Amino acid sequence: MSIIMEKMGLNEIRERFLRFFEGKGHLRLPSFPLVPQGDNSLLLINAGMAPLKPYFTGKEVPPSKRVTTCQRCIRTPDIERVGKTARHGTYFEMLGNFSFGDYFKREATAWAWEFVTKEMKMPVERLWVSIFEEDDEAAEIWTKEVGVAPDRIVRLGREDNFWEIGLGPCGPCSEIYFDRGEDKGCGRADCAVGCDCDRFVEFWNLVFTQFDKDEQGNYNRLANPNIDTGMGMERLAAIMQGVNSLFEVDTVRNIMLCVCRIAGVNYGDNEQSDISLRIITDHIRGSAFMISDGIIPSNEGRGYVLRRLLRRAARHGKLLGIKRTFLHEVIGAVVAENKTAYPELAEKEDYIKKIVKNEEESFDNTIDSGLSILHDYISETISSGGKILSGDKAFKLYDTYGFPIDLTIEILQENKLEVDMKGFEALMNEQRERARAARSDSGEAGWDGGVFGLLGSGATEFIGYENSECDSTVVAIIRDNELSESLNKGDEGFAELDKTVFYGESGGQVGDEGVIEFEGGRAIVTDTKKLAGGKIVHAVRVESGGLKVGTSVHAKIDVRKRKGVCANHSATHLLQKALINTLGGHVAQSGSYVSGDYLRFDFTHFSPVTEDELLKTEDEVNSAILDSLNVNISYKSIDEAKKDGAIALFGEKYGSTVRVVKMGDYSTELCGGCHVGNTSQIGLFKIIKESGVAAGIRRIEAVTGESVLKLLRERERVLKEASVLLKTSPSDVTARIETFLEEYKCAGKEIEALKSRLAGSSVDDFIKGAKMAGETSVISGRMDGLNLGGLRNLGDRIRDKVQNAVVVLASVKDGKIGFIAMATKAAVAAGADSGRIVREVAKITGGGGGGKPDSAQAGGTDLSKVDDAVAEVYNIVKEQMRTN
RNA sequence: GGGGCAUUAGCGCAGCUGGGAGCGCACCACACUGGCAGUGUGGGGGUCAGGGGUUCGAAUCCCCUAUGCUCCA
Repeated sequence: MSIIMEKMGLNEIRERFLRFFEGKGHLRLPSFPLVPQGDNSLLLINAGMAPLKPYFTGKEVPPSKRVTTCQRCIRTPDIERVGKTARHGTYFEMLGNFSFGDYFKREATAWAWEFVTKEMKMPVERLWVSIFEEDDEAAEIWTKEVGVAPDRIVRLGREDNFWEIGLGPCGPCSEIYFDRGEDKGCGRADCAVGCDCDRFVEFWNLVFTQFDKDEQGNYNRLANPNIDTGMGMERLAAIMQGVNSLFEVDTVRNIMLCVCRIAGVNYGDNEQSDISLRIITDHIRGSAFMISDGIIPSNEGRGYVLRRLLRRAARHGKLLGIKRTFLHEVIGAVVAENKTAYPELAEKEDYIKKIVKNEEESFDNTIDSGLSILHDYISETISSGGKILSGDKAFKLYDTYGFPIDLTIEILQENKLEVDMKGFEALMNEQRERARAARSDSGEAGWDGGVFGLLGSGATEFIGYENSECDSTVVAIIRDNELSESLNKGDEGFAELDKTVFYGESGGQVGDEGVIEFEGGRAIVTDTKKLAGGKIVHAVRVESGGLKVGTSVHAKIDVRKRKGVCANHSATHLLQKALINTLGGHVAQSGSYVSGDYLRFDFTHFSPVTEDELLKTEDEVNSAILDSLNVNISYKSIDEAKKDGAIALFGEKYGSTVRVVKMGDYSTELCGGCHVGNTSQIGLFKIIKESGVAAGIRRIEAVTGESVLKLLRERERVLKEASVLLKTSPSDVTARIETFLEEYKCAGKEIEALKSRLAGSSVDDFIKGAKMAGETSVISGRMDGLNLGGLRNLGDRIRDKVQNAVVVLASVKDGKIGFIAMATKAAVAAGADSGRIVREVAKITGGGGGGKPDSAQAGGTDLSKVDDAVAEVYNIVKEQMRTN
């Protein structure tokens, strides 16, 4: 059967969806970054609702009760399946409409149906709906109000149609399916909605969040239930375009075509190359967005997810026969297909290409070094007559050297060998188990809010930009991880005020310290934290009196510390700008720490910053300070700020207004932190260290103002001390050290030469003292002050003069005894073993030793026995040669 | 968060079960030489990543730290 549906491009479908829900009173928010903001339970955003969690839990107030988004997502659990089937992908976008305690089931279902049937014009006879088996309310609404035929509604169990993660908000859901036709199905008689085959495609999930699950496992009805829907955009597009998989959807296909062009193959030519094409296409899409959201390939966390995607893609490029690095070329296609919806992708195109190319090259290096190890393994295996490479070697190659297992297999096949895959898998599982076991005790997924969750929602009024003290009232107190009414003298805990001058740690700037005074007492504020919803919490220790909820207080920050923080924070902005000017536009902040004493700035850059570049940067920052630039702070919309050239950080949160910090015409940044009024207040800026944090990220540490003076004085003190010791002026210290070093080296050599001459002169004396054991001369003696090297030297010279000899020498140096023993070839043939001889001799002085038959050494401790030991050498040698 | 591997001369690396710190390239000197990395002889250059431990003795074995690579979560 054929159906007539309007063919629509993916970009158009997205726009139609968002506009449709805007028409229903929803606020359209842009896609949030892939990196979760203020949510440690998640590595990457994996669903449309994930970044909205704080709105659902009430931790933050949503900008509107109705929101609609198209959210980009990454899911990697079934990364191995990507490409092998046409369905799986790691990157996708999710369309959704959300209600935060506003509309509910009735509207959600009606609008979904309206969008699907009226807007997308899907034929009703192709649509199916599933509901949770106990949700009679949903059944009522679908049939009676929306008008779906009852025989088109399927009831499914908890597993399919009830949505919950751990504790907290949860509820039944309802899914909409599209029937792609009998010919696409498995053909089984019982094939129906919920079947695993390709016939019925689930494309829209409507979640009715109506319960709150408590610790006892009770489902308590929520007073204001929420709506959370998610529709896979690529799936919808595939339906609308009448194609079989996400890879045939227009925008995705165009990216794949780009890969095809580079590889010189066609999609559909053969199954193997199709798999590679799909993998590259999927992975490069995800990678481009991850990088644009500030993720950089690394060996842990999300950086590792990105690395894996890029390397798998690079590997499949090689399988397609592409000999050069090519992935960065595909980025162009990704940008072209997505830039209307995601203009930031185009802005960062060069940067993304650079990162991708860098990773491709480093993967090539890994492959090269892996290849040489593998070739060693292969020749070992062949020469030992084996046919199978052991699992642990294959695993080591993969685990330690990052060499892809499929590449190992391929190369082994060329050499008519195979891998013990069972052994490999076993080791792989062990590794997984180890990692899981280590992780089990930490990290609770879900809705956990920690101790501060007790405080409820709502932001604290912050008036500390302009003021250093204010009157306020205690709103809540936490003691011993519980809500409490009061803190007494000596107690430590957390206090929330209705308004405060204390800056809570955020954006890399440390929290303020200071005091809270109240009638009859005072409390020291040791730190201040800012929570996700904008609430500010003071860590306090009560010095005197008692602090109670409701108490009127006077809050005062440590102004001196704040001044240092302001100077360092403003200097950080100047530094970022100077680095961009010096190193290039690819420099982007990837972390920052601003305290009262110093500042630390991490940024993306591929090689160490050279001495010259550091000096240039430092000079530029200092000239901006000397230019006495006024620091201007304003509030404007994000678009307006960008137009003014503000540096937008990765993962910048989209809000209605942003705070713009502008320093003259030099630097403009979005920033919520504290700053000086004029750059001259920074005083002076000095870089103290440059180092690497991870591949592609450098770190600069610097100080400003008074701290520079402190540093200067410390350096001066060291230099002065050194010059006093060297009896010279500070300016001549290096020259002086050079002469000393030269003299020291000469003196050392002279000593060595003298010692050796001295020892040389006694060579003949030692030989004269030889006693014969059969044909062998046994020579022993003592020569104090020589180390083992000198002793050996002396021994060599004696040995050189006697054909058949055993030489044993002792030396006392630095309170310890050293022995060497050596035997000529002839002596060894006659049964002498230097190792055993020297061990016996050393034993007399309470030591031990060993070595080879022709040369050995030992040590001893009892200085009074040295001569006895030397005297005993002859007997020991004679005894040994007799018994042999 | 949990593993594996690496760190030795300016660079690339070897150094086995603990017992003389080496090779190649580069560098310096001298000699030879019409050749694409010219040849020969001699020479300089080391905190064996850092710290602790075991041992008569540690580049080598054990522990900690740092840096880099890599796998798993």
